[in-house]
Amino acid sequence: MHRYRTHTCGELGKENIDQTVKISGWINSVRDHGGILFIDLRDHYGLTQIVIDPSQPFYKGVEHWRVESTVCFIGKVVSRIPEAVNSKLATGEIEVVAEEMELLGEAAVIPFQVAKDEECNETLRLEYRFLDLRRQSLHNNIILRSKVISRMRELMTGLGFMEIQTPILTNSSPEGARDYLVPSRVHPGKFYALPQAPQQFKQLLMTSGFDRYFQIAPCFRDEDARADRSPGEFYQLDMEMAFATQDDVFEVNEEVLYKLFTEFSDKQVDKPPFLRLPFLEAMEKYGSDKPDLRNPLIMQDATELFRDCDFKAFAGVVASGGVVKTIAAKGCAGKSRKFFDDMIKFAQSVGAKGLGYLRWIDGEVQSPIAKFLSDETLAQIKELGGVGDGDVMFFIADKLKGANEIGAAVRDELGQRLELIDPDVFKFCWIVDFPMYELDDEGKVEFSHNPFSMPQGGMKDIEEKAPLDILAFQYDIVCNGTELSSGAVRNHNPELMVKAFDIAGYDQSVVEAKFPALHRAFQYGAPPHAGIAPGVDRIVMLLADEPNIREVIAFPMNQRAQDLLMGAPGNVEHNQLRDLHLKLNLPKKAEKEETVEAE
RNA sequence: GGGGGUGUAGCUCAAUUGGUUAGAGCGCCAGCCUGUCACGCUGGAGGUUGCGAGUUCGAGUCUCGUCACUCUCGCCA
Repeated sequence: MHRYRTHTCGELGKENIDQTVKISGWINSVRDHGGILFIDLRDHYGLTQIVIDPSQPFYKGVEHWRVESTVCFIGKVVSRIPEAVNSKLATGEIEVVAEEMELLGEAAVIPFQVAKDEECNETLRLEYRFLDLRRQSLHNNIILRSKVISRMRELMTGLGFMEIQTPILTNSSPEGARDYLVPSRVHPGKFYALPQAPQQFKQLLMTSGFDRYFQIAPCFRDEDARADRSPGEFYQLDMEMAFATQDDVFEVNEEVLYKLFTEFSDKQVDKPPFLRLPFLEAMEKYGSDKPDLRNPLIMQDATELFRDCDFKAFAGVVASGGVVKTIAAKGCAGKSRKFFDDMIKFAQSVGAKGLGYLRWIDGEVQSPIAKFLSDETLAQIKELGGVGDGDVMFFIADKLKGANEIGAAVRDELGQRLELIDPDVFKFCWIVDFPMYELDDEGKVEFSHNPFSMPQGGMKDIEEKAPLDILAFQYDIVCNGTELSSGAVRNHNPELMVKAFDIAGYDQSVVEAKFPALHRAFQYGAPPHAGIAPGVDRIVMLLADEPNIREVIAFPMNQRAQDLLMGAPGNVEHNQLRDLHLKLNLPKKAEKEETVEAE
């Protein structure tokens, strides 16, 4: 007989009756009737009921049948009497009558309940993550994550992709987020950086003749957390394809994502090909480059209708170069005064000066602003929105950028409040045709996304078009308003690369200095190539229907990028610093803490 | 770095307008209980209301500061 078990806690059934078995697990719950004791024994696979008769010598030997202790039982599998069958349990037709017992690991009093589904302070959960991970919902999320990643590998390998590891200790990249740095002992004053993504390595693999690369790649970025962004590190299904076009990348990803989402969720999934939405159209209609297409509301431009109207607040915005955006919402004219007041408050909370609206009720327009608008204008507005009796149109007046941002937020809020968002579907779309360049706050031309993207018109466009009019073969994949990834057809032509950087104000020496590997590699016959890297954590988050990314990561850091279980980041010994040729220069506040800890 | 929210027993929460000794469920401890399955019943312990100041006859409640967590803006090629 095995040292710990002949069966798991999830597999015994009627067919095992009369067998003597050995099972080990955690005490999930104890029901002590004085004359008889029931224990639900739990492991990764399930629950099995153990019955202990008080005549057994170990019955009194155990002082506390404390939950979450690990125990091993030898006993006989017996059939439960019909009235005692538990249909909620896979093993509910049988129970194990204990004959021998061994305590494997006693549990102290636990800080929060494991067996019961009870909300709990997240700091405590992170400090006791090993307990939290025993709990069903988190445990299941990690199982799901494992299955999803395993399936990703199968699907990618099946499509002819090879998984290749790339370095974790690499060089700092000049673009993008702040890097995590690792000081070099051998080279005083020099640093490795953890990769923000294996971007340059995968492009080098393409120039090395590997046709299709993928990797479940760890990425490290020193940026602040969000609900859908874990600080420090995250994983991408990183991929790159040689001699490939944008359509080739779309085809692969549509197949992989469609299969993953249909296999691991019961929700209805968009069938490929997914909708392709040009960036400009997305901004016009949704005010966002990651629209939630479950929400049917769209924004329209009503700027011209307000240009010469008597409503000075709007006319003034238009006169100064701003826009008026409108969202038509069907059937909500009957909503309460509070609904509209709340919407105005909400709009103000996201930076709007106000939120105008027109309501059509019983053939009449009701609105604080209607009196400023002529009948003709009102008719034109009505036609623009395609609205009638019972409908409402909301209006946002601001500079274009502000109006889009506020409009996007109002659209989301209306979608939720009016319950327009179907929770049981996954809506995918590609955002395509991103501009290659944009203006930064100081009015300087800079790359709007990836500097390695291929401009759509090639050398001709780069030389002839105004920088802001140049589009890139740059794309995002969006699902239910979550950006899963950016990708691009890469610029594999070193001359074109130098030109593209030149427009953003970097001369050739900068390209050579900052991206020496790619610049050199592309001199020796680079294949045209393209790729993308969908976020693994976000995919699992959507599949698990979790609003928070930490619920799909086994050991996440908190918002301040601390691992509360391991105590990272932590102090190191002075000799470690000395080996690395480092001296600390701490801000005043941290210096105090350092002194206290040293004492 | 900025803004919002939260902070009361080990955990989840309650406590009227500022007013008696800050309560409940779960957990914990003791006892009872032979068919439960979130077992049940009886009793008990457990509190610097995050921390510090202020207003007041009186503060869990109001004000200011501070700390922590969280959501968010900045940031995320």
